[in-house]
Amino acid sequence: MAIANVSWQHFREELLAWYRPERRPMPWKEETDPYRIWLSEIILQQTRVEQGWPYFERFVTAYPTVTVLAAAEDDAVMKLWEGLGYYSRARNLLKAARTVADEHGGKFPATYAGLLDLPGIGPYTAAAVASFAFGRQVAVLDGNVFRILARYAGDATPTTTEPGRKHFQQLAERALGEVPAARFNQAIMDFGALVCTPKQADCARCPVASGCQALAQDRVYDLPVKGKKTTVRPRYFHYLVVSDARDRYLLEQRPAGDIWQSLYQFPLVETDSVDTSLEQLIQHTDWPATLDPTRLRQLRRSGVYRHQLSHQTIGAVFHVLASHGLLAPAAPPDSPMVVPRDEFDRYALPRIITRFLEDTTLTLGF
DNA sequence: GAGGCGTGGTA
DNA sequence: TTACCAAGCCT
Repeated sequence: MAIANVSWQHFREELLAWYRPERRPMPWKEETDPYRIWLSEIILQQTRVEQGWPYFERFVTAYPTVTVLAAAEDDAVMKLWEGLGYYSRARNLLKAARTVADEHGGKFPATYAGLLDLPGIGPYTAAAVASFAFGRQVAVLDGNVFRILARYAGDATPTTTEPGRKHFQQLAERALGEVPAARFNQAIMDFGALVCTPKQADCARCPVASGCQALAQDRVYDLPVKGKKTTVRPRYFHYLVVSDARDRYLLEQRPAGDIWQSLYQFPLVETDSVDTSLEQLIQHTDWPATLDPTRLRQLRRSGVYRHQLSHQTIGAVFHVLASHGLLAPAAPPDSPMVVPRDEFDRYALPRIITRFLEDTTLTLGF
């Protein structure tokens, strides 16, 4: 539990004195347009600033307003999101934009509760947009804030449970007090990224070190306390890179209920081994019904591409096959589409496939 | 409430 | 190589 003698007034005053907005300049800082703030916050969910920044620039260029975004094609938005991960964010981004355009007259809700109702907006994002865009007096609670508050207060309450989350939300509101929430929220997240970092925290230059319980008790790296980590499941993907004489390839869209939902891929046979032979793949239930093995010639079998997700490890092998005669288009989504190589850039692909394509661009095509 | 959901950087 | 983790949300 929180220690009674923790001074939140000292904390907030020193934090704001430390903070200078130019310390980490970002295109969405000092911004008041709710659309841009919302867009940046969705992009930055579980994502480093450096990784999300170019995506933010691309999105505001392609879709300068929420109304323009609402009118976009699903596949175009997914393509722009390609490589950023957590693709449900892109799907919810479009859903929320359409809700704002269709049901709110193109204006974002100006309250925490109203924002929370939009798909893809949870407690953190609702607090961020409410404070940054609308000046609401609410404290954000993200990974930085958990870590900073737990350390400053010497608080070992687990952050991963619902009671723990509510406990730290209360601490955050107490820390915020009556100072301007937008500035406080920006400051505490910059502070977590630059000073009170997970590893190698810069306690020597910390403006609130004198009041930090974790530092006093030498428990900086014991806090915050988190729950048990998720187990990683191994999976083996065998992609069928089938092309015909016109350099057209089979592509299919991934279904709901699995990773990379609504992204595209080569026809996939999933097995329990990385060593599965082409003969075994042909016998597998995943083998595409419309693909006649007798009309295929094996050109190449790639090495193993390994891809680490937060909860799965993918080992992928690309089986490069040539079709005698032209591939026949059939009706998606039941059967794969036939797509010319130079039209791949219309479709969002998982990173493991773009990596393969980067390796083989010059050797494919014949 | 626990687990699913990406990708890249770092130690 | 492995493990952690980064401006979380949804089911």
